[in-house]
Amino acid sequence: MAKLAASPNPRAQRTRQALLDAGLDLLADRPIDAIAIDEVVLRAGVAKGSFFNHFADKPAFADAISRVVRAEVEALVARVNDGVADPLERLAGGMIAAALFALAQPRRAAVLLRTASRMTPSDHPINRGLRADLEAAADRDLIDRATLADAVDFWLTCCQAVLSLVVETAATPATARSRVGGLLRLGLRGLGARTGDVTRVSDPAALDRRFTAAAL
Amino acid sequence: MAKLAASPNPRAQRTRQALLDAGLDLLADRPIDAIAIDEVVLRAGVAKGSFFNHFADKPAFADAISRVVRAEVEALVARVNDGVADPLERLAGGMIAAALFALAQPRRAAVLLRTASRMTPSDHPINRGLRADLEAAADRDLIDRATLADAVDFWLTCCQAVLSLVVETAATPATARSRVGGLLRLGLRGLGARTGDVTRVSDPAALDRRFTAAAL
DNA sequence: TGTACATCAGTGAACGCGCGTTCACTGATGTAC
DNA sequence: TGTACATCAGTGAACGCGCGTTCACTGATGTAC
Repeated sequence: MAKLAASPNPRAQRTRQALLDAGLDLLADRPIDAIAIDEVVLRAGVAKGSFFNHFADKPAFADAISRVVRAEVEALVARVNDGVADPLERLAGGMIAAALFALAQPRRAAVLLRTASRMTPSDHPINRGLRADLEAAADRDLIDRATLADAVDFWLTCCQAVLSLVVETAATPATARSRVGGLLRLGLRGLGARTGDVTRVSDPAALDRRFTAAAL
Repeated sequence: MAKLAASPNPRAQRTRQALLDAGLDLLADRPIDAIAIDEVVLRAGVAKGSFFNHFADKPAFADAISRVVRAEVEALVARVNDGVADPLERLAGGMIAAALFALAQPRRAAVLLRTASRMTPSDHPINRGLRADLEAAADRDLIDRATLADAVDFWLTCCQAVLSLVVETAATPATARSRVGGLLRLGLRGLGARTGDVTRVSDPAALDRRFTAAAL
């Protein structure tokens, strides 16, 4: 019947949050269709009826969860790139954020992999930032303008690969950093970045610095 | 109760094939959990009981379908690369095969995207071929040996991106070819291929030749 | 070639339970005076 | 500060149907002689 999403009532907010948390946790292991609402409310410690006070139906619930994780990564990308001006460093930031998210929140990352549509439309906010960084890089001749048309999909794919690899191999922070280093080299070189820039950005020490800076 | 998969009986084979075809078609639009066995048998023109003559249960059915599509792409990759010796051309062949499959069998490709685990384990047959090609390329100094460790995941990811892009944008053959050209340039350059080689392999005319050769 | 029998695949009604959704009711929170 | 009332969120029993799985039976195919 209702959507209490926008209710100012703190009790409602607590219930809603408990439901989302439970769903988040369950979705890390199974697709939405394999999860019963009974399981969700049991884990949330809430009556079944409450579920429908907060979400119109099951798909709406799945949508809400998906939005939560997406917002989390977007926030992390923004944080990792906060104060970073160099376009190549910003591109690297996206990949670093993917690895950090997979390391810090492997279960949320699994939810992301499960619910994110295979390829986000390129006019989505998260991609507009990426596009801007790529344009900026091309403007400054840091990457090859000729291949710009496919660069958004290419880079997004590389970042998704990092997320996927770190989650599925349950990588340690050290190996995750090394995977990022490798994929960064391959990716930046693919974009046409100069060898010096590639080395500089994907240098292990430089990466370490960004990883620890973002972890604060 | 039984698995008639290996039965020599032609009638059994026809029934089994009808079930697989129906499942293939339905899985192009919806995940397996959203498909009722009633729908499958209805579309296959077969009684519900027959389903369980051929498949132990629903998951086994999904598995069988997944294996069918995977086998199809693997066969296509083999065909596209048949008689091709140059390692870079063979790498390109994988990407070309992905595009061809998405163009010729968009619904099967959608099934592949839906059922393929996010990242195939690197010792899977399809990846052993890829690994061999990458090793060969490195041996001949066609790509950078230093980044070989991440090259398999990188290239697989690029090929998946092509499949995904062609399917989801319902690309025409012309635009599909151009996407392959773009991603090939980005991908090969990423692997460290020389500019001359990248241009040669991703040249539109050369691509056209391979596309039409494989279509025969 | 024909008849009897065995095996094998197909059939569809029946079962039963899991699960999404509803709803009348209860208890808590907020507001008016 | 206290009392009466309105609103709002939570509750859990009940509903009902969709769907996976079973099974006794039928018809077709294959084999023996």
